[in-house]
Amino acid sequence: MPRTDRPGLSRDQVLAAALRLVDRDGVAGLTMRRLGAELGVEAATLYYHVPNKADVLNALVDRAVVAALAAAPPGRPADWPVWLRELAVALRAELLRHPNLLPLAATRPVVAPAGLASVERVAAALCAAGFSPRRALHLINIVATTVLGHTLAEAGHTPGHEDVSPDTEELATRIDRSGHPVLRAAVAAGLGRPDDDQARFELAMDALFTGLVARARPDA
Amino acid sequence: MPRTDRPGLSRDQVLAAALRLVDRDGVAGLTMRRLGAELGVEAATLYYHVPNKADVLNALVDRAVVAALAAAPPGRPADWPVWLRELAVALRAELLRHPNLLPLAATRPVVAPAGLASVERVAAALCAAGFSPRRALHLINIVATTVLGHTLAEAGHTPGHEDVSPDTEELATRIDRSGHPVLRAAVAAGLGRPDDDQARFELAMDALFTGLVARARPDA
DNA sequence: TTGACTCTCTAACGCTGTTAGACGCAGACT
DNA sequence: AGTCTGCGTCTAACAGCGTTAGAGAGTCAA
Repeated sequence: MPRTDRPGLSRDQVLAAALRLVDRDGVAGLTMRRLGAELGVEAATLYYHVPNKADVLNALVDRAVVAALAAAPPGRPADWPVWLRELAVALRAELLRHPNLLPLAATRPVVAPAGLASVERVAAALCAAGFSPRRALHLINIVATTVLGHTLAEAGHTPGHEDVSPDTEELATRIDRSGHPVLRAAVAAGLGRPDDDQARFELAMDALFTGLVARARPDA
Repeated sequence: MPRTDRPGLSRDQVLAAALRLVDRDGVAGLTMRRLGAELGVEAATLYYHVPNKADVLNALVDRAVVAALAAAPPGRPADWPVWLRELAVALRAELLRHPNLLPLAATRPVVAPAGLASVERVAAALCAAGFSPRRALHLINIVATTVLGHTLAEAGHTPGHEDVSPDTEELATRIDRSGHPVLRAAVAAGLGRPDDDQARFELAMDALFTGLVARARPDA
């Protein structure tokens, strides 16, 4: 059963299909056999275009991180806080475009090798603002880690997260019955509602950047 | 071949063995068959004491989170920042005791059901300091998420993380060759060295709490 | 026509989580 | 003493996983 209609698969097609599968069914739904089926091909065939599954996952994360950092505004050294914060917001937005990929991204080194150039660019801008290279990278790492942590937490209680993590509503009712007055009051006040994640993220960013600016003054 | 020597397994023994296995071999090393072997029992036997593997993992995370929050100091309402920060430090220390468990903890809802009581306790203390319940839980979530994010990043590049994430040293030399001057300077200045994670975490906490305090003043 | 190269296939290996059903042992009841 | 009940464990098996080996089409060049 030859495939005369297609000129042959490519690594990019495999990765694209893999991302499609992850977006649709989650990381657990990505299987070499399913990935093959998605491309009209047997599972073993994939190994001609890709060394193994781990490489596929790594590549997906790599691409996502690069895309996220590429979305960064150019960045003038003056007023680095507003610019760095814009980067954080862009990073969050980009990461949330593929929520199912987040658990993967979080358990790998924060900066994928392919993203080094992007990091260098951001770091250089911070250095131009007066930070030492080490300090600049600390800042980048802090912001990236914080964004990743919050994004991960947000995506954790969105649909399709395979395991039976109780959805927000069920958790809310359970809290309601559990006789914890403060928790109950917080839920009644809107905790856990859809826009609550956004609000909390912004609060965290406000605090983080307020603190960063305050601490940057004395010792640059 | 009866087991006259042991009065029968218990769920707790299974969980303890599971944690032992995860600490030793990572999450990927935890297999029902291996878990059985660790207890001198066949894999199928485990299903008499435990519903399935997912439940084991959930229970492990639950316990870790509870232990971490239990390590929190009692917390007097006055000077909540130092106290909340102590909690953050304790949380980090506790989470780092089982680094291999972190990827699991990070992809689950931040607060495990069993830990609700602990959360309530912390939240109540914050409310006594003048925060609204919702605000108090936002604060807790922010601190917990930030700590988890940073801890996860730290544990990400510690040994035994199964996949081939380049270790720090190899990454450093790769950076050195890659012609990115700022990155190179940062590595030369000590970025990535063992105590660098700790330094970055403390910097992040300093900034976060400075900002939280500053923002708490106006609107409590 | 022959040869090499590219791409895909079938078949299989050892591993995984999980279920069904049988077996032996303990204690309680008759 | 005999019988029954239930607990704890076993063996055997299922479908699915990632991965490899080797065969076999198809295309292009000499």
